[in-house]
Amino acid sequence: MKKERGGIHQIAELANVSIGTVDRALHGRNGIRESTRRRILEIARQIGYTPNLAARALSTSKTGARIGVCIPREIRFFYDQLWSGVLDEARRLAQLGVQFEYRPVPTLGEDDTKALKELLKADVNGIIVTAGNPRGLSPLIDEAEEKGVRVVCVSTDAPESRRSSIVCVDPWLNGHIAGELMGKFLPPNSKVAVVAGMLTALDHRKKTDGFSDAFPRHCSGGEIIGILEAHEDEDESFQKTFDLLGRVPRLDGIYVNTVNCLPVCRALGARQLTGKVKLITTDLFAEMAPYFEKGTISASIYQQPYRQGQIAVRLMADHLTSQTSFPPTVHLSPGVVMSSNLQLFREIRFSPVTLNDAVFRGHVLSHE
Amino acid sequence: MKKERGGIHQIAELANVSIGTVDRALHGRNGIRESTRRRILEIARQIGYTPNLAARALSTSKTGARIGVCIPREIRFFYDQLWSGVLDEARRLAQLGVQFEYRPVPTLGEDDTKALKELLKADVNGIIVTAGNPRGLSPLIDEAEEKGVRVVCVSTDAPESRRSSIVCVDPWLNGHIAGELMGKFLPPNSKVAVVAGMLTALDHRKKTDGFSDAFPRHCSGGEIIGILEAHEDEDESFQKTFDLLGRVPRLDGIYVNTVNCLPVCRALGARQLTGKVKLITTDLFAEMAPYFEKGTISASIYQQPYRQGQIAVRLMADHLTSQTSFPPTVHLSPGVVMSSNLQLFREIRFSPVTLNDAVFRGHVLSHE
DNA sequence: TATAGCATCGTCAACGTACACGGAAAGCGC
DNA sequence: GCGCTTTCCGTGTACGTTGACGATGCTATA
Repeated sequence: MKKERGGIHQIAELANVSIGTVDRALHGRNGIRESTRRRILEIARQIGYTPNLAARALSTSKTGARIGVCIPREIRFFYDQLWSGVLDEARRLAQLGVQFEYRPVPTLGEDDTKALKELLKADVNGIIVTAGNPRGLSPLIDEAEEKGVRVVCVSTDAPESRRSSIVCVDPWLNGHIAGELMGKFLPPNSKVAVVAGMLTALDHRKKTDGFSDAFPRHCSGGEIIGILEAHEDEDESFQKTFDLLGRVPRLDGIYVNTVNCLPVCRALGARQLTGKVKLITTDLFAEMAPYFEKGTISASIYQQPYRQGQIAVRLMADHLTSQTSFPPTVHLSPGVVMSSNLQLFREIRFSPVTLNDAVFRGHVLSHE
Repeated sequence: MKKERGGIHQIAELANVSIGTVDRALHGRNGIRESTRRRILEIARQIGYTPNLAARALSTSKTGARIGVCIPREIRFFYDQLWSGVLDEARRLAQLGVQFEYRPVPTLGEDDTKALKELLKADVNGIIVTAGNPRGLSPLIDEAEEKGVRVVCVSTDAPESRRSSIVCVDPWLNGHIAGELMGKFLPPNSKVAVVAGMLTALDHRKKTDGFSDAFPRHCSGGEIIGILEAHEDEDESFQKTFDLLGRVPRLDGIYVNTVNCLPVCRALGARQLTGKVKLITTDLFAEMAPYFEKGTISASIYQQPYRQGQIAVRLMADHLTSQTSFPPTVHLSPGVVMSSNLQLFREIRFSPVTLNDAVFRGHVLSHE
């Protein structure tokens, strides 16, 4: 009486060959007759064979899949949460034999071509990257894909490249939601302004466009009376906002589409307009909390950095371990943060120090 | 020259014992002297030993972790998405040797004590359950936990029981966000009403309470002029809403607490009040889409069923495979659905049939 | 003193896959 | 016919962990 076995052994029995032959057939190695291969593949298909990942990881514990990661190192704003998502997921996969190769860059777009070249030399099977400067990166991405190294962009896209997938919150939609919210918060014929980072940055442009499209739809007679470009500079943001509030007597709302919203909050405070002017911001970090509670910030559009990192890693790992095909895009729905749900977000629950501690000890509780 | 080995073997060498003894020490089994155990644990700590999950899954692939699932079978409203999240995650874990035992119930709370008893007899190590009737379920849950079978509630809680964790959107917060949104949508001194399912259901009560707390905070002079109880009945919902709209000449907003919001939409249409009365609903399903586009529904509070299922399974699997401790609660932040982001949600992207197909073929793209 | 019983520890065979190695058969040139 | 290569396939071992089984030494009881 033979033992009941599963997997590759079962196929071997049914085909009257050895497991070695089955292995060759399944992995397209040579050293096997074409007719034999077809016969084995047919049997595998019939019994619905799926490889046991645990066994595979165990047997190739030195030569498993390798995933390269290239994400800005900047802490506090967005990217630390992105890292958390990546690292959390990486930790799980590490136990399955998936290896990770980290090449962080100092800030978005800084030296990322160099980092990507290093990753390619490090012989990775897949790359996860925030495409800071798409122009410089695209040829490298194409080169990687050419070699069979799949590339997934996260948070920031390189749309001209042949990357396998992109995980992000669509910036146009981001602005569009802000515009819809603003339109619904304000009565008809309201006047609003937009504070952008740099209008040369594609993301900021698209957010502004989305807002400009949505706001008039949801606020009849509503008008965008100005778009300020603050160049991510604290003083410039404050001064330009302060001046605007002086010039325009009856401004009803401001949409800040960069992470740099604190100077705007302070300008509103200085003009005694807290709560009078509806403020919608982008992203979330701990220092914003008091402004939610005071009513300075009405809502913020949250880009789910943790989940972006998580999903990017999952997509890549799924593909490398089970040949899953990539969806061309994964557009997450941004969250809407208000004072009610503020406390549920990772950025508020954990201080940066606690966060890193928690991540590396594996005790992260918040799934937001 | 001895072979270089990792993991449990390395500990065994360093401690001058066999791998069997190391195994006993690490897993708290008996048949080992206390001093030996401490010595081994100390060595394991020093070399930073982490068990190889792949090897563990492989070795216990016949008798590995078993997770029982008891969730309503009802399709379309919420639970099909919850199932998707559970099944997606289960499929990944199946490759790691984790087994699943499904005992769906027809509707929430129907025969769930029976299903739970079956699961306990089926010799599972963990149970994921929607606690429809907490009173009947609590003793069973306590009994399970007593036996070392961990129980995680999902979506609906059994707060009196000793379940290990609960994954849900806090119903009070759910209502609170609706209240904050409504307060911000409407001008001061507005009058609103609440349409609830059954006020006897704890969840609906809490949602109503949360709304009642938040709305006046964000709408000065705002007033809740009525709470309708519609008992999840279509005709009753329509008629009561229709009557209310006739009685109250200047109603500014309605918050629908239950998934059953279509009759309310129709009543607003019949009274020609589409868009005039701000409507905030709960949950999301395909038939709601046109009402977003027409402006009947201003926003809906989305409970993230897919993620609830996903997270519940992950929590349980993490605990069973790596001894991770349970967080007492996982409170997700509900999503805010408006016309801008409507198309990003699973419920709108996939028709029910397509959905099930996609799930079982492993081609689900949306991560919302 | 013999022996059963217990506490403590070692040994070994799985689990499913990957890969190196070796062997058989067939083809080739001399 | 001999030695060689090439094609095709079987065998064995390793990966790290688990659990069944066996071995050893010690103590208590007859």
